[in-house]
Amino acid sequence: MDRKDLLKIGDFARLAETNLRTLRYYEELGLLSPAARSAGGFRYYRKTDVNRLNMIRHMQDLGLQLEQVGELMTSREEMLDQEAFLSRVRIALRAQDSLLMKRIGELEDQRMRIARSLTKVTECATCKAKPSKDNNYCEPCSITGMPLPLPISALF
Amino acid sequence: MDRKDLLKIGDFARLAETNLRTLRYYEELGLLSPAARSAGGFRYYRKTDVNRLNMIRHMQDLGLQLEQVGELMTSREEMLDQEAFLSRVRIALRAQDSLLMKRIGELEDQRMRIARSLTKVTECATCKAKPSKDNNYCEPCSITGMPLPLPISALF
DNA sequence: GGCAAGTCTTACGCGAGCGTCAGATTTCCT
DNA sequence: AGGAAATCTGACGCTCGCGTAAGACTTGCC
Repeated sequence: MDRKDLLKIGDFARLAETNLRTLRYYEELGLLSPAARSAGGFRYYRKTDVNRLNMIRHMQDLGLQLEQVGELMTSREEMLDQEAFLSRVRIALRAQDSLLMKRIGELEDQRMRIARSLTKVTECATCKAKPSKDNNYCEPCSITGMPLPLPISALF
Repeated sequence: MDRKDLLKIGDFARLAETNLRTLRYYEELGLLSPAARSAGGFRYYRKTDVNRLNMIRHMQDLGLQLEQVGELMTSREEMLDQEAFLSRVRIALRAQDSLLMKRIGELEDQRMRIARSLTKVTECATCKAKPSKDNNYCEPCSITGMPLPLPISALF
């Protein structure tokens, strides 16, 4: 608890390879508070607080949002039952994994649609029909019959 | 061009299954402008404009942003050379596909890290050591030696 | 005690695609 | 002509993790 061991925010930021805004923001969210404050209001951090910051980073690397990171960390500190805490961690991680799978699935769907569109571009390439301004380029394609503008009608 | 064929924004929105704000926003972006305005400023849409709106939706479904959708659509209307236009479409789609692959890769990385964390939770579950408030819960794990708080030290 | 460097709080900006008021105006129907 | 319903133009809000600037204050060194 010696003041010698404490770092001001700038030095701590350099040590932790981050910046002042991030540290103050994390304090605001209750993620990482300085060990002490000077009479003038300066923040003082412990060197070991770098570990806590790294925890935050690691959890961010799992795709968790800072709010969820905060929930886990505070539940760790408040919780009496360690089993219950670890259970929460598992639940949070599995939920996050589900979310990631869902998002990946959506992106894969988009890729499939792009692939289909790319093949259709080839078909469209030989089309000589021209779109018309009169109806906002919205007439059906004369070849595919699809209700989309020419010559891009078959694309999407 | 008969006024009979034109719809006010509310009716058009119902027909197109969207809402007023979206239509006005698309006009603002230059994506979809009404065919006419009344003297009082009311927007009047053609029924065929639904097709254009659907194009926008389809391109959104590829993960493209509205700005890029707008670029493609305006380039289609401005471009004299149809080949050049289709070439642009191909380029845009391939670029989008690359972007999607990149994002998917990032998400997969996150999933891998989650999987690793979940296995480590099991190891952590038997740990009886308790974290300490004194140093912001930041002491290294006594088992793994990693510089992270107990008992979550092995997780991330 | 004086000065530079560091730090403080407060608060707006950003991006994307709208949601959601508020207050004024227009249209349409009777 | 009168009134309800629809529409108009702003303009701010929302999310998320900070970036950045302004203006005041603190700290530490000579």
